[in-house]
Amino acid sequence: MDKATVFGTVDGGSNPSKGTSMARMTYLEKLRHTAAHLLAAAVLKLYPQAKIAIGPPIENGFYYDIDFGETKISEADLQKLEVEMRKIILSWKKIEGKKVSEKEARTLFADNPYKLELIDEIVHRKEKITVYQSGDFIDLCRGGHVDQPCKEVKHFKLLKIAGAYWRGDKNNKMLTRIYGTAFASKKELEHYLWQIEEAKKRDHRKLGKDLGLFLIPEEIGTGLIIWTPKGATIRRIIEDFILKEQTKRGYLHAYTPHLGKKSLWQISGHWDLYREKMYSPMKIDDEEYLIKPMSCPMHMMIYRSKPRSYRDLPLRIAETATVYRYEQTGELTGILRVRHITQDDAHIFCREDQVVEEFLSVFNYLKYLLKIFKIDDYYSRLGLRSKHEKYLGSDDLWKKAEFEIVKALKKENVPYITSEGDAAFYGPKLDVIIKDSLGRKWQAGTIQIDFMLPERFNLEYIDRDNKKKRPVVIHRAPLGSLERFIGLLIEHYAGAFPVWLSPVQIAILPISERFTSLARATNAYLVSKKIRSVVIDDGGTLQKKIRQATLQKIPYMIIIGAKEAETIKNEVPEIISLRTREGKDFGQVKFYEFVDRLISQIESFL
RNA sequence: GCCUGGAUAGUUUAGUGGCAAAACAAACCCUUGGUAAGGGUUAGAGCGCGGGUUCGAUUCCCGCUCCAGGCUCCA
Repeated sequence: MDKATVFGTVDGGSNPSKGTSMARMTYLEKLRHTAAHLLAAAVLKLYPQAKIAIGPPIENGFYYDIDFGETKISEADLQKLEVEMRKIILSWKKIEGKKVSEKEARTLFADNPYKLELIDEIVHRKEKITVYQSGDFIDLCRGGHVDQPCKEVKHFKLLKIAGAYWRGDKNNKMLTRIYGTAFASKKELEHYLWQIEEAKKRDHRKLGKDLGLFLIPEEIGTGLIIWTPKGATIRRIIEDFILKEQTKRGYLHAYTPHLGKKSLWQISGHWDLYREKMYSPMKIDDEEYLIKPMSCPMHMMIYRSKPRSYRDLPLRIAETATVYRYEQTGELTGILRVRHITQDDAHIFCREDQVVEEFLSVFNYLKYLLKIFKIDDYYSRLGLRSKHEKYLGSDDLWKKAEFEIVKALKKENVPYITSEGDAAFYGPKLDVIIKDSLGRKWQAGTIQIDFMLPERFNLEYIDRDNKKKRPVVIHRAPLGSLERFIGLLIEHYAGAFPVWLSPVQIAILPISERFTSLARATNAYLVSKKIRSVVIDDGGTLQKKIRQATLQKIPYMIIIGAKEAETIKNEVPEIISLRTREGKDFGQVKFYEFVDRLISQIESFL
């Protein structure tokens, strides 16, 4: 989740540097902010011992984080809270803010350690302390509310309960977060709830099962997936496609092992900085080996295998490689977050003067890919260092890398947001963020500039002046990982893949068993043309076969019966009946013309 | 890993402290059909795993595994 854009809105006074200012808050945000106060008021009424922490509006609603002490809250309690909220709101004619002194504030919230901590910070930042009151509920708050709560806060609903660490830090106490949403009208609220239900229908996990694309068998292990034949087909098409596109762009392809000596990752720095993501070493012939969490060191070996000249650069080494990372059980999600990740990886070794150009060409390639897959709802995030975490390399190198990326982005006028703390440990990076059906944001493509690994692996090239110089490495995976990307594609297309990606492109439906052999001959012809076609021949009615093919989201159905059989020539009908999964009936069409059209459709990625 | 829920035929779901139910899918039979489910018959789970309470547990309790939504983290 992206810290800077999603939850960084107004949050009861805690984090104004990232927050939306009061003046910039939209009406909906104000409404939801007031609803969050209302929720807190209801909580305190029903659970007087509870300590309320923070309650901001968010993208689709609001939440409030609450410390309930020993009391356990479950979703069954939401109903009661909602009833209480509706009771309380009647008395909230207005919501009034006022400035208070530090001392007053500390007295007001004397029994609430969370508010006291917030007050400490406000005081530390030398800002004014404000509180907002409506009815007998008063909260530490920077403001941003509707004018007449009792009239305006009507259409709300509490949605779910979750745990959330205080201040987002896992070393802190876990609070209970209650999520809700609020809208200005009943209609909008209902529409939103309906949308959530609709979104569940395009959930890649449901579609993956219904369409037979992949399995996540408990027997194999959590986070480990199997691509079943249909899903494997989609993956293979994408792999073939990117292989071709990369070749066009001057990439060379390699294969590297899934294991390597531990010392390799000690050199790269992963062992020091990335260890908690790596699986425990295994002993082979008295030597410790690791399963690779990334392929970079392997590709460094390729670069280092012989002396390089400035004329050799840029050297672009690509590999669609599966890497293995330890992800916490709680964060695994379908195929969007797994423990083996197949990256459309490559490392570009270039001279410093080539970095900007290479970066831009990777970024353009990335944009081209997203266009081919018809993904337009995405944004870019520039990940920079935060002050707190561990990083390799000197300040100078970092500044230089950041400077180069920003320069490249500015040159292309690329829209992006900046996010501190989202850098790789060896350099700044640009990520592409795509939303899933539920609006959750996922990092897909990534381009990372790296001044560190060339240093650690002592990579060199001989420059024009016959002096040894250090190349720069650009790590890039424009799709991110095939697992995540295909998961997102499943949701993006709601399982109805465009023809070029459909695991099955055509279903041939014989009207009765008498036409089975003709259907098979037609199928054989299509298969010979490299079209993925199947015969549905289970003895049912035509209607049933159409239903089956439609539910499997097969783009085209060819219907073959007596009328078509009359047009047989060279064992194949010259006229077929054609319909689509959307229900469009083309009636009778010329078979060979259809095949030609289909092939050109596939070639145009449609 | 943490918080809150959940786990019943291949799938979707019902249900109960006393022999576990249905639909779809499957197999077989009848039907041989023209644009989203023709009809019938049969088989299929002992209720995620392990303990406990009980005369008796799928149902109640405890632990574990896995799943979902969040948090943290990330491609």
